[in-house]
Amino acid sequence: MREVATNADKEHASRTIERDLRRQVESGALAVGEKLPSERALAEQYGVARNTAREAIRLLAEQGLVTIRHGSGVTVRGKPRLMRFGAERYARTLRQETWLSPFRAEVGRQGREPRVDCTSITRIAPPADIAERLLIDPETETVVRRENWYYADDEPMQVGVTYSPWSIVEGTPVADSAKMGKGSLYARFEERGHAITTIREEVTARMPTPDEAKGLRIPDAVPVLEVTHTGIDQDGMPFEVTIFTMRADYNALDYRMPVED
Amino acid sequence: MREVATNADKEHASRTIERDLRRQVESGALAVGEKLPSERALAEQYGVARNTAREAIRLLAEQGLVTIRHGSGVTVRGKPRLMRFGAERYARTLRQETWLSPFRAEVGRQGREPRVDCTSITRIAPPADIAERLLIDPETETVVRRENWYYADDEPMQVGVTYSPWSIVEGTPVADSAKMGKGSLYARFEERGHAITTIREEVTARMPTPDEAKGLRIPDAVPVLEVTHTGIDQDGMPFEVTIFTMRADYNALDYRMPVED
DNA sequence: TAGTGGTCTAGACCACCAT
DNA sequence: TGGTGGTCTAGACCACTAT
Repeated sequence: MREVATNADKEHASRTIERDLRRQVESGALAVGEKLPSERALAEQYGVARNTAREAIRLLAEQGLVTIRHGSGVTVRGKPRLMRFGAERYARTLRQETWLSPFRAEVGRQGREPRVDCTSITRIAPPADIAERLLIDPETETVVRRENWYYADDEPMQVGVTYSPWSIVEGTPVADSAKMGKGSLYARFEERGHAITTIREEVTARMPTPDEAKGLRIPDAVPVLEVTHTGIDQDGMPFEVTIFTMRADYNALDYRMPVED
Repeated sequence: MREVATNADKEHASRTIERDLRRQVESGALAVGEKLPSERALAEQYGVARNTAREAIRLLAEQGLVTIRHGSGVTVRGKPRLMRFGAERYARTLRQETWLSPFRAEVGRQGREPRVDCTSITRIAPPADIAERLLIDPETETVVRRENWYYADDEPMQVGVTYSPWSIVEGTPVADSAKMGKGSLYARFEERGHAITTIREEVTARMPTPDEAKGLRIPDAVPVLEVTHTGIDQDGMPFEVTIFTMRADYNALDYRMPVED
């Protein structure tokens, strides 16, 4: 009857399997955490080669619907709990406590155990983009680089890399101690005459590098949010830049700001 | 000599090919826009099956390094130009002009031609998350939904879906006209007694849905930024919510705000 | 050790693109 | 039309996980 054989007639076997599985997930027939049939079982069930069943599962993983674990199977991925971070992170009322409070508070609110590790403190020549934001000369000035890792229940959530001019942090715990003491980072800056008054946050997103995916244990199909935060003092001078890299499925940003004329 | 055979000895062939190609891209031996050898050529060159060469290319595409075009080959992907958007989008000085100015200005700055299409205006019951942000009862109140598509040189950049209570926009061009007139959207709201004074922006990122990938022509390995924007008036009342979805490789957000105590 | 996913082979045919 | 990527087969062996 048909003059032209259309693609609608012959759907690819891998797409058929993908669609069937997706429907089972969406209908709840396959609950979150439940195991999908093995590649070999699917291949036999649909009468296809194992690679074809495998392709169907790869497509689902690419869309973030399932988690593949080598040696133990494929399970339905659940929607994660979201942590929200806004500008109140830097408010003076929180500055009295540890500067990590917003993270700890948010994690604690979810009944999980927060942890922050300072993994390295080094003195280096500033990368060009950092020097630009700190308004310093990368040829003549150096910065201190602090790397912090943020965990919830030992699951890595974020990495924060802070850069600050050596001329500002020299002799303070910022420059050489993993422990910041009471009042923490922004209190130390304030003691040196830099009270955080304005923040600038530049936000973008991308897929994680292979190293980030490994370090943050990021599953397939999950991008990272990259936030470049600049702390600016009462005189309009930037005194620290922190680049946060965080799993986009676990984190969201929530800003509230006045509209200027 | 070795007691235990380690994996270091036998790297997977697909990873070897992937690494070789990546190095050629990073060193510039394969320039942006240049074609990679075909799958068949790589297979012969490395003495492997075509599927193995294919897997290497799939890995590169997954990381966003190359673009695959069915029937015409695989080319090195270039880094795109970034557009930056901040809160000045809503400033009164811009409100005198069209509300699309920041987009048009940013695109124009890059020597490209901006275009905005309003593709649909409907009156609906508000989705739960929208009703929540507008502080309205989803059972009894309705909203107007406006969908806008933003282009640069006919390339789709963003989608913005605006929701506003019917009680506010009834009888205005917001409710039934693709053309907004002079001063545009926020001027219309101001005429109805709602001057935009505060904005709230909630930001997250995710991989695009298949529909979004098609509509926004998003290549593999590129996530989307999702910005939920709420406009709040002089009395602290929210009067519109817009959900922007944008390619993360083309767009960045740039916020500057005071730190409150 | 049994069962799972990870990689690979050596073919085959189809769909798309440029010439 | 020739060359490209897209899908598929029917096997094989390796690496990982759980028991």
